Amino acid sequence: MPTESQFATNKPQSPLAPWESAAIEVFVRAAGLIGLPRSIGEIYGLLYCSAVPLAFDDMQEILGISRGSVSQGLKLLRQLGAVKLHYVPGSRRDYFVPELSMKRLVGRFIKDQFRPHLESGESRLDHVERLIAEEPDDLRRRHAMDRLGTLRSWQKRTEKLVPVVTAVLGGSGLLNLKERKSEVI
Amino acid sequence: MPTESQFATNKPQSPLAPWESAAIEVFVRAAGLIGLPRSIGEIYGLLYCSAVPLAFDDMQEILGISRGSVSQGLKLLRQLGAVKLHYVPGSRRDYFVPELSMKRLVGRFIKDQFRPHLESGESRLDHVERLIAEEPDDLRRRHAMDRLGTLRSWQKRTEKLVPVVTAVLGGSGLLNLKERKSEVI
DNA sequence: CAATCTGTTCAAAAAAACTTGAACAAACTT
DNA sequence: AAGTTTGTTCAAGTTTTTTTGAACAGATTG
Repeated sequence: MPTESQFATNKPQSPLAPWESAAIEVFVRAAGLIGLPRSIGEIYGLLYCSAVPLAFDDMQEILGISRGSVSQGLKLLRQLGAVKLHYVPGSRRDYFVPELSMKRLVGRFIKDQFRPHLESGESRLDHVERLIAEEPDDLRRRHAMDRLGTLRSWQKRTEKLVPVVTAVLGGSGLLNLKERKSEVI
Repeated sequence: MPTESQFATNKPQSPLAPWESAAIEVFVRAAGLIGLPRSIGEIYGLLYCSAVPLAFDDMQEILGISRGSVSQGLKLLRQLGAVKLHYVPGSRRDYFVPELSMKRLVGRFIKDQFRPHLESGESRLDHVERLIAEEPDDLRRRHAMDRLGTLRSWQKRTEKLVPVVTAVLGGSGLLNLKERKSEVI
């Protein structure tokens, strides 16, 4: 007798409904757009469509992908805060539900996947500056410094962007950009 | 006698200066971040660093990449408006200079690489809606419509983002977001 | 018009990214 | 404690993306 039969959540229909396939396709594309693999889009998409929490095996079976992909996909999605564990009494398995707040999704994504690049970029530019300082030729050095300056301004603007994006994507309709005393009007 | 010797621009040093290598590395990473291949980052980075316009062969030789890569890379960079042709009298070759305005770079990139996805996303959601309409079960259909609604709100916010991004990255320091009567305060 | 110079194209090679599944580990059950 | 259930890891396999370079096309020159 299956361990959990008495407490199990309603089983999801094994074959995907047409609208679900179509919606998952949307997520797969969106994932690609932000540099995430298809399997991740599929997993999140499936959870997004489901009316009930899904277990590891459900996803593996419904999507027809390997256990390895599901495991790694869920791992990343959890790191990103895009899916959350959902405790089901009487079952030993992990059930998952999607994070539905765009604010949290985007905020976390920026923090984990974008900010690090910005920061490493900053130290890279410092490194470039040190190398430029060693250029003996005066004209060349000036030119290099000039370009570095432009690059720094690009970096600065991009940093300014972060709170604005979180504000716009964060919901609330009219947004008041309190974050980080940005001089946005 | 070489065709162009009398008019030739100053030849760039064949080996890259250390700061140039470092700066190009920055562009290569940035390219990866927005889903463009290394060679494109290298080409744009090289032009960005150079004090003079560079010809096809210069880039091929300095970067040590194939003629095919240079050709395709420049093709895309031109499409994106990230490099511009620079006419050099007396030479039959194409010389290139980088676009240095972040506003133009970003604007063009969004228009060419991002907007199309947003638009196709919209029609995909319409498609999902038509499929949902065919779901006979009432509860299921409600749930599906609910999720679709959330997805639509995400889409809407993302669209609102576009003008804001162009404004922030567009320069100008303090920005007044005139574009598209967005209700941003 | 034959030879040369420039740059493009595209099929094949190389590299990178993703997925798979078998072996493993941890936590229960009996 | 032997056997299950559940999930992770990672080397090997697959697919996708990127790069290469040889063949080609167009323009210019002698």
